[in-house]
Amino acid sequence: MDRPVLPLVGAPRVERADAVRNRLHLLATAREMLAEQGTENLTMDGLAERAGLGKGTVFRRFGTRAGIFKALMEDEEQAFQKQVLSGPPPLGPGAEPLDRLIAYGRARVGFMIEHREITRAGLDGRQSVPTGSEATLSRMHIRMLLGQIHLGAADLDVLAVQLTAALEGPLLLYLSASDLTEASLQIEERTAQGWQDLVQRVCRP
Amino acid sequence: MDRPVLPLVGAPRVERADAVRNRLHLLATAREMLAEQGTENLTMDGLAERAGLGKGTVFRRFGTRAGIFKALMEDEEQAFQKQVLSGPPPLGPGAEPLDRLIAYGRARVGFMIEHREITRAGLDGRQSVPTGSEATLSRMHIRMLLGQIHLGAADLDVLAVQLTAALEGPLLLYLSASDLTEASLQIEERTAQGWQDLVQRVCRP
DNA sequence: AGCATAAACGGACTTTACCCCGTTTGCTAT
DNA sequence: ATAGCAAACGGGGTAAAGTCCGTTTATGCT
Repeated sequence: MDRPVLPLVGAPRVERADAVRNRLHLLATAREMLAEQGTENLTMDGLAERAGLGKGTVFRRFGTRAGIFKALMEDEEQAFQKQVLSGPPPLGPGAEPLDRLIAYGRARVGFMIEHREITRAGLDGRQSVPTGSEATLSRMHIRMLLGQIHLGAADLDVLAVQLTAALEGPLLLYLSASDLTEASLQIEERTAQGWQDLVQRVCRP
Repeated sequence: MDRPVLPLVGAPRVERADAVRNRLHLLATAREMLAEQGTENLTMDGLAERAGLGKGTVFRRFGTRAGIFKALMEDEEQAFQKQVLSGPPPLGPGAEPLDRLIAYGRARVGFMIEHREITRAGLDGRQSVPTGSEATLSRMHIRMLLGQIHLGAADLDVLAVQLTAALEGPLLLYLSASDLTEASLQIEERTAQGWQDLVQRVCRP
């Protein structure tokens, strides 16, 4: 007989069981090491050794060092978004879109400050700048809320990108400048207030 | 006699002549190599060798690989700003602040697209995200124009940061996503238009 | 169960950014 | 001039990211 054995073409197929196990184990190990040593001192060799796996495996799973941090952040992102989508009214459904947008910005600022170190580490120096989702979920949420606010003819997709950048950009700037052990609260408040002002300006009739 | 010979304390003093010479020579050499091989293939050893200098010197001058690209961009930035500050009216002085702001955004988009590769390479992966001026000049210009527009009580400093991010963020996002050999013009136009819409929204009475 | 195959694994190897420190050189004050 | 010295230079050394490829393993099919 001939070989029509080709199962599928090009399709990536499902992730194998051992792959899943190793990925989760590596992420858990990475979290441990991060808590103990900070992002700066996490090396690929170190992670592999501590996890009891080969270095090749680490790279196969995450592609790049930054990939690990991106994966970690994706988890946090998802938790955050779930909280946003199903939280109590100022943030979650039930309030006016504009109020939700304002509340979202405030929450997002807190979130970013909380996870600033991993976020930073997830930025890829080499090649494409904000590869991956980066802030995709955030942008989509903002985009959704904009759709519910009555704005004149406007390119909502572009506006969503702009607002996302206006929300996250300043944070990244501040977060990198200082180590903010104390200025933190002030920056958080100022940024949140600035977001509110901006959104109200943009969305007023 | 005692030694009041201490000339100054902590002050960095002036840059020595050989240092200046080497810095300029390295920048020129880097430009050559960039034109021939692209940013990706510029290595510190390669640069040092071609410039006929030691590797240590390259690092002493620029601190880091990204530092070279930052230095190159600083040159371009300065040229750009000069052009903006003393150019013909829609961009330079003589027009309404709001119109200048819009024109500035358009010019800036073009500038960024033109220099996207070096800009990207200048982003430091390791440590502090947008270290250095990055977009400081841009922000200051926007800040200045905002000051000339009559806006109600508003935190102009924060607003300037937000608008700068809203202008540059989307570009970085798009520029990284595609290699834009063709979509370029479309993206350029859409971003510029988006900027105009945003600014008009923010600044209307 | 047994087989075929694509995917995953491991770890040696390569490349490159960045550090260190002994040596050299341009300034400045005598 | 020239002595003293801070700054600059050079290039070998180190560490860590990322690649390669031969070996092992999970999975779907018969």
